[in-house]
Amino acid sequence: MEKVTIYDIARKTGFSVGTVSKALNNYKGVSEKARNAVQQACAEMNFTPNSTAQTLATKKSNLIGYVFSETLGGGLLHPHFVQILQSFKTEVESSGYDILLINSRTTVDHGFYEHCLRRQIDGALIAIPRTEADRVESLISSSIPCVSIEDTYITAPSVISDNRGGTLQMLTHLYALGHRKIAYIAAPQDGVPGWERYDTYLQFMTERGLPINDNHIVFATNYTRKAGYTAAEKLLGKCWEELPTAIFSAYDELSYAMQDTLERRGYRVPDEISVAGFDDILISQCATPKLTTIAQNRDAIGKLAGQLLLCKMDGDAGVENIIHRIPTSLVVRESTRRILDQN
Amino acid sequence: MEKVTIYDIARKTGFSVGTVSKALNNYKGVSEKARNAVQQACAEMNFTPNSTAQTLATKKSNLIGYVFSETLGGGLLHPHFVQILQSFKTEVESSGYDILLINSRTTVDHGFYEHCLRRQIDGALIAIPRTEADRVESLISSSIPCVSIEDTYITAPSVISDNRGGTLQMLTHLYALGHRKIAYIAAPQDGVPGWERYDTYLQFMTERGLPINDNHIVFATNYTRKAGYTAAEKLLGKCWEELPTAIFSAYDELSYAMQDTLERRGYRVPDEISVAGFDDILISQCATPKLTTIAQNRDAIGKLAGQLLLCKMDGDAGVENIIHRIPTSLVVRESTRRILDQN
DNA sequence: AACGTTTTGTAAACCGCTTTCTATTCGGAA
DNA sequence: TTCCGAATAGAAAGCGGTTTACAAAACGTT
Repeated sequence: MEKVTIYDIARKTGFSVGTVSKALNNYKGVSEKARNAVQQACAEMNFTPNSTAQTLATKKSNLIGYVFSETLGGGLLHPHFVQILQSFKTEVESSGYDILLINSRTTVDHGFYEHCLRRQIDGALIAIPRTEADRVESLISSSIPCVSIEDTYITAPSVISDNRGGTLQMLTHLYALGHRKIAYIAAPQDGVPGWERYDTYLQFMTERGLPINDNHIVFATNYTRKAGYTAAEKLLGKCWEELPTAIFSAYDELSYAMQDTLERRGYRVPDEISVAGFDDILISQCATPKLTTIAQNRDAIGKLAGQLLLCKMDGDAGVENIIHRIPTSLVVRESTRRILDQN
Repeated sequence: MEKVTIYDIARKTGFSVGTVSKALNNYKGVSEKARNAVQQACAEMNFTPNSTAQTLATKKSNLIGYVFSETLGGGLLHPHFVQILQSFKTEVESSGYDILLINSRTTVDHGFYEHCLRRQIDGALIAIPRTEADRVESLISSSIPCVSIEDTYITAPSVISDNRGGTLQMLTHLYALGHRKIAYIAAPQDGVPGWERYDTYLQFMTERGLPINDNHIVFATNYTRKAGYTAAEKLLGKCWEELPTAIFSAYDELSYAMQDTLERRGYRVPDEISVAGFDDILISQCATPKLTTIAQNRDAIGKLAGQLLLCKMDGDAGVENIIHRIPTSLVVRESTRRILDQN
C-alpha cells in the first residue's frame, strides 16, 4: 500500500500507462469505458499522482517561492509580512499552488536564483529590501515570473502601500491639529517604504514652510521593538532643548516604544506630546493611549500580488512591471490631539 | 543559458553523465582529473542541479511540510506558531531542507496525507488541533516522519510547553499574593494545551480547597482577540455579584481583552483586580499595566521539534513517540499584585 | 462491399539525475 | 615481462509520469 503508480493502474485495468495518464488528465481520445475503469481503479487502489514526476515531465511544479530576507527583522519575523503572505496564499492556493519558503541559510551558498531554479519554481513572491538587491538581481531578471512586495524593482511588478499618500495623511492630520514642531523617527533606510516615508516628511515640512530640525529627526537601525527604544532614547536625548509637539514614526513598533519611553519619563501622551505611527499592526491598539496610525491594507496587497503572479505564470505578457500602490487609511485613535495654545 | 543539465557538462568534458553525477556527489571511483574537469565545467556553464530529477531518482526531496490548520486562528495567523516555525526552520535548513506550506484549500480535496505523498515530502511538522485529528490521522500514522507541536498524537513525538507546570506557576503566584477568588478564562477546548491548562486550574482550586465557581469560568471560542472581548464581557456579566480578585486567562490575547474591558468599565488593574495571562507574546508587554504572564520557550520548542524530525528522517528508530514538555517561566510584570486585606 | 474518416489505444521517447553492473585501464608485485 | 587486483569510466536501467507518432478499430457513406 505504499506507492501506487500509474503502472499499477495500467496493469490492473489492462490499459497502457499512456491511456491511464490521458484518462486522469481528462484528455480527448479516451473512451468513457476506459476513463471509468481507470477512475475506479485509482479509487480502489488509492492512487495519488507523484508531483515530482509530473514536474519533471511537464516542467510545471505548481510551486511558488516566498523569497524573503530576515536581516532586519522582516520576512516571517514581522506580522506585517506574515499577513500579506497569508492573503497571498489564499489567492494562489485556489489555483493549486503550494508555497515554498526560500531564504537565508539554504540559499547562502547558492543564491536565490539558483535555489529557485533548482526547485523548478513556477513563480516567486519577493520580499527583499533594496539594500539587498544584489541578492535577487539574477532571480528578478530571469525568466521566472516574480512579483515584489514592500520594495520595488524595475524588472518586476510590485505591490506596496502608498507610502507617500499615507505619510501625507498623517502629517496633514497633525498639521490640522495645530502641530508645527513635528519630530520624525525614520525607518531604516534599506528600502523604498523607508525612503518614501522619510522623503515625504521632509517634503511636507518644506512645503508648509516648517523648519527641518536635525534634533527632531532620528533613524531606527532595524525593524524590531528594541531598535524603537534605542531610537526613542536618542531622540529625547537630542531634542530636550526644544521639544516637538508631535512625534511621527515610520512604523508602529517605533511609536509604541516612543510612547512607552515618554510615559516613563513623565510626559503625558497626547496631552503634552502627540504620537503617531504607520502600519496599524495589532499592538497599535494595545498601546496606552491607543495609537493613531496609518493602516496598510495588507489583504489587498497580498491579493493583488497573488493575482499579478498568477497572470504572469499563465504567460500573460500584459502584466507590466509597474508599481501598484495600495491606498492607506488614517486611523485616528487616542495618541494624537489638538495642540494646546501655548505661546 | 536557460537550462544547463548534467548532459551538457558530460558533453563539454567528454565524460559520461554517470561520471559527472558521481563527481558532483563526491563519490569514490572518480579521478581527480575528472572531478576537476567536471567542477570547472559546472562553474563555467553555471550548472544548477535539478532537485526534481534528483528527488525522482533518489526518493528524497529535502522538503519538509509544515502542516497546519487555521480554523481557529492558529497556523500562520498566530505569532506563537510563526515563532516556533521560525526556530524550527533555522534548525532544519542547516541540513538543507526547505519548508513547504501545507494547509487548507489545496488540501481540502485530497487530505493532508495525499498532499504530502504527492509532494514526496521527507517529513512533516504538524500543527493541527486535536479536534481536527481526523484530518491528519492517515498522515501521522503513515511512514512519513512526523513531529507534532502544540498538540499531541500517540503516533508521533510531540513538543509542547509544560502547560500544567506553567498554569501551576501562575496559580501559585496568585495564591501567594493572597488571591483566593480566581476566575478563569479558558481557551477553546480544541486541543491539548487548552485542556491541560483548564484541567490544571480545576485541579489546583480543588487541591487548595477553593470553591470552583461557575460564574468565574468562561470559555473563549477561538484564538483571536475578538473572542477575548466576547469572553471578557461574558465573564463580567456573570460574576458581578461576586467579583474575583484575580482573573487568569489561558492565553495572552484573552488577558489583554480582559484588561481593556476592565479598564473601560472603571476597574483598576491590578489594584482592584489582578490579571494574568499565558504565552508571553509581544503584546503582553504593551498592555497597560504590562501583563504578568507565563512565557513559553518557543525557540526551544521549534529547535527540539526540528532535531527530532531530523533524527526521524535520518532513520533513527530510537526517536520515541513521546511528549516532550518544554518548561515555561513566570514573568511577573505589573498586572498582578498582592491582594488588599478587605474582610 | 469497399473506402475514407474518426475514435481509441499503444509503444516509445523523454524529463534530468542516480546507481548498478560491467568493461577497461592502470599500477605494482612477482 | 607477465599477471592480478584496484581504480576508473561508461552503458544502461530505472524513478513516475507526459506526450507524440502511429497502428488498430469503429464508424458512416456511397
